[in-house]
This record gives sequence, structure tokens and C-alpha cells, in this order.
Amino acid sequence: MNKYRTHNCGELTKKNTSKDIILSGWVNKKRDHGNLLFIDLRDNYGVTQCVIDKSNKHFIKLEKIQLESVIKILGKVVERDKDTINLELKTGEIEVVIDTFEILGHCKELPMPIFTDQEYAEEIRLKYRFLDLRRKKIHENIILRSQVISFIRKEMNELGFLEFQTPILTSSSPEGARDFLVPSRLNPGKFYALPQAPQQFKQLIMVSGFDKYFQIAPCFRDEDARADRSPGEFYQLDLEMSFVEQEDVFNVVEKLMINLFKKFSSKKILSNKFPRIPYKEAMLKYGTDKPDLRNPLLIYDLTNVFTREDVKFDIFKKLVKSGSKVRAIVTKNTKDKPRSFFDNIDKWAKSEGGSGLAYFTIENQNEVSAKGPVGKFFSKQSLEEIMKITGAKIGDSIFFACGKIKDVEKISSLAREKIAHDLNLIDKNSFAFCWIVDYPMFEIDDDNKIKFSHNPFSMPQGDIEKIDFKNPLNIKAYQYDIVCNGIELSSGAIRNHRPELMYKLFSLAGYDKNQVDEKFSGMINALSYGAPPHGGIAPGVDRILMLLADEKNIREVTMFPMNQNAQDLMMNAPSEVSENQLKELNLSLKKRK
RNA sequence: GGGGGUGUAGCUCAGUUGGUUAGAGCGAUCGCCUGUCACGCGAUAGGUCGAGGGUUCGAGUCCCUUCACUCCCGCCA
Repeated sequence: MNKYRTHNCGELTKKNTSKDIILSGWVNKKRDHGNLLFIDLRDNYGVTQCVIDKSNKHFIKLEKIQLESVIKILGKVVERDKDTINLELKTGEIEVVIDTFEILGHCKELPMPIFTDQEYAEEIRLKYRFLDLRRKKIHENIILRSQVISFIRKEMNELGFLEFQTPILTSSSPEGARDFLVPSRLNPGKFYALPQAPQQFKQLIMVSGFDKYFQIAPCFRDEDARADRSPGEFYQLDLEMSFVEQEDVFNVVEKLMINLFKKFSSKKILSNKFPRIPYKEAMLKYGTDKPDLRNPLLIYDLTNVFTREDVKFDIFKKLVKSGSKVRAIVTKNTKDKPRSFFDNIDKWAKSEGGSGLAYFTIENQNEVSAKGPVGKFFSKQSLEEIMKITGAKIGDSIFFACGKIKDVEKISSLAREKIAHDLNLIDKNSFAFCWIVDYPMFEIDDDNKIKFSHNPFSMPQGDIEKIDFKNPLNIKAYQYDIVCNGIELSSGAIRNHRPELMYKLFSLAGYDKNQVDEKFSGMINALSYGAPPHGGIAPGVDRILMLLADEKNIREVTMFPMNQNAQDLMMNAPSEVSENQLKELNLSLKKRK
């Protein structure tokens, strides 16, 4: 028999009545009646109420026990009286009458309470993460994480995927995020990089003929944190398949996501076939390539309306003449909303750094007219054109933004979210997945240089012999994102497995052949020894968990996260190292100013 | 790198227009209490008001600097 327990704290029921049992666990709560003491004993599996009274010689000692101490209890299971049953506990029909007990691990005075729903400061939570993790909600989130990962492994195995590990110490690559670097002792002056993703390795696995690969892969990117982005490391369900087209990857991922989200959430999935939205359309209708499709609002381009003679809104007209765009959002039946509703949104837009939003409401008093600060600038005919383009009806309101295309996309996208939020238009009980497809291969950066817009290893669309390299910005790629509820879960692509084409595309982005050979030596070399057509994707495990656990912050689904400054407050990382360690690595530190 | 928010007892927070000795709940310690499950009742201890500087007769409160945590922008192929 086990020395510490015969049962766990979540399994005793009426069936165990009169049995002598041993339980071990944490003192969750004490209720001391002076001559009668209740102790809620907690472990991973549940809580069991234990009781002792002053006739027991251990009573006085147990009365003094600190919360969160670990104790072992020997006692007898008894059925509770009907009026003392606690339906909130799985074990609520019984209690354990304590015979003797033993302290297994004493607990000092706690830096924060465990048994409470109270929020407390992140700094304390992270420093005492082992205590924080005892709390119900986050404890359950971490268990969910384990179950989700097991489920993914099982599903992927059933789909014929093989799981492989890839190196953690690898080489730095010029594209993408900032790398974490690790100095090499045996190669002074040289550095490994932690992989931002196993991108090249998984393609090499395809070249090696393994056909279908997956991995719950750690990825390291030295970028600043956000609520949904851990500093340092995160996990992806990295997968890659040979001899596939885009649709084949979509089929695997759609099936997996639906099974996963059905199993671990009761929220409904809006469509089992995820809509496919071309990048260009997404940027127009939603102002972003990660649209929240739970939000029914759409964005319309009204630039041409502002070239009409009978529209007198000169500020916008001038901007349009110099190349700016006008985008609009229609809100249904908002004619009776108070002035403050409109002004708040305008004020909010200004606080986002824009020039605010113009707006009016369409009315019909004798004839169609616009009511609002800028309404008088619009003729009846121009309003009818606006109504035709946007589908707006009498009683609806229209918000306008005007600016350079990037700025107007951004503010209209944010306004779409803000207005939907204010009008309570978003169904919080659903998951709306979609694919964003047809990404451009290249884009122009601020210095007017052509660069890869996504993954440089993506396959361009169309007949390879007929690609128009003279107009690189028109080249689309087999590059796709999967988005759920406005959160980008993943990017993927059908890869470019032809070295000549790869050199050509890299040359457009300013890399000559030698640079490509040097920077991507492993892969470009491999592709010239018989590479299969292949493609894949890498959904973010942490973000999937945030959706399933309904958490706004990635730390709530991460066992041992770092803080915003990429420090582990519990382990004191990063930390200084000894002179000797630096010497071995051939490193010396600059004096900090 | 930039912008916003927060910082008062171990924890969560209140603290009015700048005004006497900075409060509450939980926790801790001590006492009372035999059916609670957020048990109850009473008492006690516990404070560099994040830090530094300034204005003022007087600063938790106003100003400046700085630190920590956090959210956002930049960044994230």
C-alpha cells in the first residue's frame, strides 16, 4: 500500500462510507469552530472536507496548521447529514473524520492568497509561479494545455504524420525577426541562433522523403511582448506535407481545428468549411488580413463619391485628389443613437492618432438627406450613390475615414472593431475561422525597396514559365494564413522547391546568388538534389489555447512565462555570468553607459 | 525607441479642494465558539504612501526626475 494515500482528494463518495483511508494534500481552507475544525484538503484531483473535534489529541496541533501546508491524514469516510451536503464538491456527500495526521511539508506565511478569485499583481504571480499555479483557473488551463497537445499528437498520428525533433542550436537567418544568439565555445567569434521556427528543417525533412511531418515545436524570436505574444519562446504545431497543393493542407488543418475546438470548447464553430478570403479583398472589406468574422460590419470604398461635383466636402475632396482613399462603415438603424455615441467614436479615432471620423445619418424628410456635422455637404444624388454602394438604408449611419491607403485601412479596421464593440454586435459564443489566401509575394518597404511580404520560400502562383518578373508586386504566392476571431493562428505556404526560381525571386528582393547560397546553404543545396513539391503550415499552440480557455493573456496558458521585459522573475533569468564563462566563450562585455 | 494605465499594510483596495494621529476587507498573531463549506465574534501587530528631488507653514494628494509592473505603437519573413 502507498505510504501517502489510498485515495486522492477528488474521488471519495458514499460508496467509500466507513472505509479507513489515507489522504495527502494541501490545506486549502480551515474553518475553526473552537471545539470543531473543518479542513478542506486539496490536491490535483479535487477537495475533500476533513473534520476533527477536540476529543482528538491532535486537535490543537491541527488547529494551528498553516494554510497551504502539505499534510497526510488517516481517517474514516462518513456520510454527511442531508443538510450538510455540499453539492459544489465532487466529494460533497461525504467527509473524512480525522484519526491522526502528519505534516509532510510546512508552509511559511504566504506572499499572496491561493484560495480566492482575487486578481493580484503580475510581478508576485510570476515570482511565486509555483503558488500561482495551485490556483484553480490557471491550474485547469495548464491541464487543458496538456490535453490539447496530447489530442493534437493523437490526431496527427492518425492522419499519418510522423513527429520529429529538429535542432535547437542552429544558424542565424537574415529574414524575419531578431534572433536569440548563443556563443560557440569551440568556434570563437561564431554564434548559433535559436530557431525562429523549424522552417528549413521541415523542408529538409520533406526532401529526405518522410512525406508527412509534424512537431510541437518551440520557436524563439527576440521581439517585444504583447498580451498574445510571449517574449522569447512560444510553441507551434509545425507541419509539412509532400506532393500536396494548398487545398490538401487546408483539408488537414480544417479537420484538425474542428475536431479540436469541438472537443475542448462548447462554443459553436460558425462554418465547418472555412471561408477563403483573398488578401486584397480582406484589406478592402476588413482593413486587415486578420479579420474577426464574428463582426458583421464591412468596410466600403467611397473614394469615387468624393470626385463628384455635388459633393462639397472639400477636406476629403482635396485629399482624394492627392491620392488618398475614403473608406466607410455603415451602422444599421442608428438614427436614434445619442450624439455622444457618434462623438465618442470620433474622439476615439482621434486618440488612435488619426484625424477622426466624419459621420452622418441618412434620413428621409420629403427627400433623402444626411443629418450630422458634415451632412450638408452631400447632395441627394450623392447620397443615393453611397446607399447603392454600401447597401445603407434610411435610418442607418455612415462613418468615413480618409487618408493614405495604409492609414485608412488601419483606422477603418480599428473603427470596425470599436463600433461593433460599442453596438455589442459580436457573438462571444462562437469561433469564426477563415483562410486568407493569395498573398502578394513581394511588397515595398518604407525605403521603396522590394522585399518578401511573407515567407521567401513560398511558391509563386501561376505558370512558372510565364511569371511576370518585371512587375514583382503583381506576383501572388501560394501563401495563406488561418485566422480565428481576429487572431492570426498561423501562416503557411506551398514551398518553392525549384532552386533556379528561388534564386530569381531572391534576386528581386536584393540577394545575389552567393548570398542565397551562404545564408540558406542547407536548403538551397538540398533542393537541387530532387526535392518533392511540398507545403505546410504552423498553427500557434498558445493562441489556440487562449481561444479555448477564453483568456486574453498568453501568460494564462503558459506554465512558466516571462514578464514583459523578457525576465523570468522566479528563476532570475537572464542573469550575469562569471568572468570565466565569458573567457571560455571568447566574449568580453562593453561597459554599460 | 515612443505613448497610455497602475504603484498606499503580507494580499486586494479606499483615501474628498494640499490640512491634525493614513483607513477597510482578507491574511497573520492571540482569545471565544461543535456543523461549517467565503463559518462567526473580539482583540493585537503590521506602513520609507515605489524611489529621489522640488513647490508649500504643511504633500499619499501638486510639479520634475527615476524605477517596477502592465497595455498599446514600432518590431513580429
